[in-house]
Amino acid sequence: MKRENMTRFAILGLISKQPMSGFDIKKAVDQGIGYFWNESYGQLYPILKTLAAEGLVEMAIEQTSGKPDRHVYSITSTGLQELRSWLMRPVEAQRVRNTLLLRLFFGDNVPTTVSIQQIEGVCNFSRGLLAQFEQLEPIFKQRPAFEYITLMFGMTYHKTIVEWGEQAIQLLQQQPSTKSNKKQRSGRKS
Amino acid sequence: MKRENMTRFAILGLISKQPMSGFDIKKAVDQGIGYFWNESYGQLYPILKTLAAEGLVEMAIEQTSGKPDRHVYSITSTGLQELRSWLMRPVEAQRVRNTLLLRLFFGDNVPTTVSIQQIEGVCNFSRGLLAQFEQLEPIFKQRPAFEYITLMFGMTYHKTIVEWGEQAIQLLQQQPSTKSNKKQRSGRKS
DNA sequence: TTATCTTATATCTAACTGATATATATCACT
DNA sequence: AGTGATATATATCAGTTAGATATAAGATAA
Repeated sequence: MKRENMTRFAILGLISKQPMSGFDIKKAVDQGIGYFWNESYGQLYPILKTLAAEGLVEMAIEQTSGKPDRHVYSITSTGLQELRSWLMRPVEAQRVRNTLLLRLFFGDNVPTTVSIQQIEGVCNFSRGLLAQFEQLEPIFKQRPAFEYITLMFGMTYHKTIVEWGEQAIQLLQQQPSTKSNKKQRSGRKS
Repeated sequence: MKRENMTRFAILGLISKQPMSGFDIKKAVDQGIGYFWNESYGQLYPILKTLAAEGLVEMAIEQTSGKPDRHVYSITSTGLQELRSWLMRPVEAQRVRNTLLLRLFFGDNVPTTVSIQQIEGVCNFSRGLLAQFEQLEPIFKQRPAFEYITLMFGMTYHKTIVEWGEQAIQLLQQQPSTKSNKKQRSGRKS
């Protein structure tokens, strides 16, 4: 099972909606689907070229005044086929790396208050996102269900984080003090 | 903001619990914290050497019969300091890449049934994990709260996915037929 | 006037994944 | 006894990805 280049499909999908330049794509990712996807220029520009060489996208140069020319890419029928074929392939296993959970798992090396603050920080971040999502919801509700359900996911996900966080903090506070609970008197190399 | 090598801290954290070889660490990750973390040999072995060179871990060779010698690493006091300092640093922004949501977002390029099946697939995966977690729960409940709350997270998270998935499928089924709903009559290059 | 932000393409390094190489031991099945 | 699959164990390679930086000009703000 070769590791697949996902940027290809993100690009194909986005320009299937409308022709875009690399810069546009970056913006569309950050501002449109940033809550479940990310892309970097370091991937976008080289892969746009590859896709063009493979005939999956077509490039047209748009002159600008002063600024670098815009390379506007649009999807070809081969590209659309490639996109459809990926859309139908089973979802690939996603590798997770949650740095909050990793920290919590090693939490007995620091005072409990540290772990609690870390949870609070992440919960507050989620609360902020939730507020944004709630504002976006009426707009998304009028869009195709395909897009609305992705926002739904974001909302449910971050709601869950907040609820879990509150529970987790309670549990940690009830916890009997651990070895490094008060002041973390070091030198526990026995 | 330099991109940080997280493998370092995963290693330090794990061997802070007990000395381990690279192979042991890989097992501990896969079998112990695989629901929120992953590591590959391609990172582990080189970084263990780096950490040893930096004096954050110590290596002892354990002879075996036939099989390659075990390189067993344990954490030093400098290493423990480094781990603690990381545990106290604010949680870094996590980059998400959800290939299910990406597919759904582009779902109008394929029949709705495809999107529904994709959601079902992921939900079933989560259901399987949930069943495993429920078996693990009594064991984790007796462990330090630090570890238990990470399992709690996994359970809440996958429960949420299943609930969201069921809602999302309902919404897609109610949906008026889209351009490529029935048989996907191609050639929409207009 | 200076600073920073936005537009726009491009590239580099470090981080990371998945696959593969090497070599032995063990267990199940035929 | 022989075959194949799996487990132990270290190691490295090629491809993927993120984040930073380079370049350059116009727009906006301090």
